Amino acid sequence: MARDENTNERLKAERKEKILNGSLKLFATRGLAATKISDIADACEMSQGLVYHYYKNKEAIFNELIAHALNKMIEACLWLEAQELPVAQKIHMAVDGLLTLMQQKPENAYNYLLIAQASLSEAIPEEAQQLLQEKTPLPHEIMGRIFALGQEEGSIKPFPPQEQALLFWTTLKGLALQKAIHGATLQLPQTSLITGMFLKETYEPKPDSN
Amino acid sequence: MARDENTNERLKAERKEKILNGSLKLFATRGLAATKISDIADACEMSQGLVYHYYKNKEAIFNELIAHALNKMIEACLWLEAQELPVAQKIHMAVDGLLTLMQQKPENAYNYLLIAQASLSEAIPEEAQQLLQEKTPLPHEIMGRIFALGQEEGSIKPFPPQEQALLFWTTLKGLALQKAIHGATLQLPQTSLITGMFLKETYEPKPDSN
DNA sequence: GTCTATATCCAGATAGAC
DNA sequence: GTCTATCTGGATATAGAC
Repeated sequence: MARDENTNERLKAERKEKILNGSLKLFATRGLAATKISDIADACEMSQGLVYHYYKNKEAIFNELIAHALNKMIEACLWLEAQELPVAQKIHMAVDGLLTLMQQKPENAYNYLLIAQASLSEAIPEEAQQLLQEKTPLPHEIMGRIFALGQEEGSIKPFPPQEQALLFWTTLKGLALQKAIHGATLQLPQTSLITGMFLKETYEPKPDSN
Repeated sequence: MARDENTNERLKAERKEKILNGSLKLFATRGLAATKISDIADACEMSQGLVYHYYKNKEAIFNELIAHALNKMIEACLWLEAQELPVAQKIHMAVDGLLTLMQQKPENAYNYLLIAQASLSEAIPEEAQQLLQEKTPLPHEIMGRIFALGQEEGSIKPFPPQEQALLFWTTLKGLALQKAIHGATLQLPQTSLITGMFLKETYEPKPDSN
């Protein structure tokens, strides 16, 4: 009995997962209003009715995606902050990591694209709007703390850390958008061009010594 | 006779203008699909039917707005390029000018917001899509030329000019978005923080000497 | 030119068979 | 759980009076 229920639960979760995966790209590239449930059903290779079996409506799917994207972003920031490294190296890592991610798996940028879409549109569900308002500041604050620390260390330029954090995110998000839209065509800039906004001196990663 | 026709033409043009003005904000902040004709009619304080008297449909309005926004952007670039000034000063002027514009009249950022909305959504009319594809590269090329010139002059950092142009635009567009969304709340960064990406040394504007 | 009323269409959501 | 068929609502677009 209990086993069957567990299996069912798992299957249900997998289905929901499938719907989320299928709809992420659609919402991210077309927006909420322009994405039809029938599009989602097609993308997931299931019937329109079945989508409603798992989600109450279109907004519910959208909200869950937003929540997920925001959480991933915050997690990544916290992870970065927790690393025991000089700030210059952290910034380099963060920028380089994000650029590489965009380069290799543009679909990983869909989360950013989704957030961008959502935050620049007023036509989104109440719940998503609240989530955004509540959680967007966090990544900014965390990066602000990191920049402030870097100024104490002496490696970061002496601008207000909050401004630096703002610029950090707008720049990276902007690039993620460009990349997600133009795909392979777009040649992303090199890491040090971006880090040059923040670092007094270019951080030179040590060559691997093995 | 001819005078009446002229007057009519002018009135007609004014009406169309009114519709464009009213719908720009809506399209920019909500997107094409989420903007209803009735919203536009309300914003322009005219009836729904009258909107259709001047424009065939929603897409026609949208297309005209996109064309207009792109042209303004290109004009601004060409103007900048034509100035006879050291490149360092041009870059400073451009960034400073755009930041000031966003600060003082956020609604002037709607054009950028519209373009951003449009370019990150695949759900836009064929015509708008073509316009974007055709005309978006121009501002990038122009800024690329300016950066290349600056490298000859020795004031610009030796990164590939195209990468610099890309970064220039994504950063400024990104800020325009943030500003348009968060309005007065958002404190924009200072000019030199951004120009630091490009300039070898901070450009110090000469104090007015009158 | 401008409005109101209405036709048409299409997407969201539900019902019910399997 | 999954599908097909259907209902319903709302938005686009048109018709026609003034």
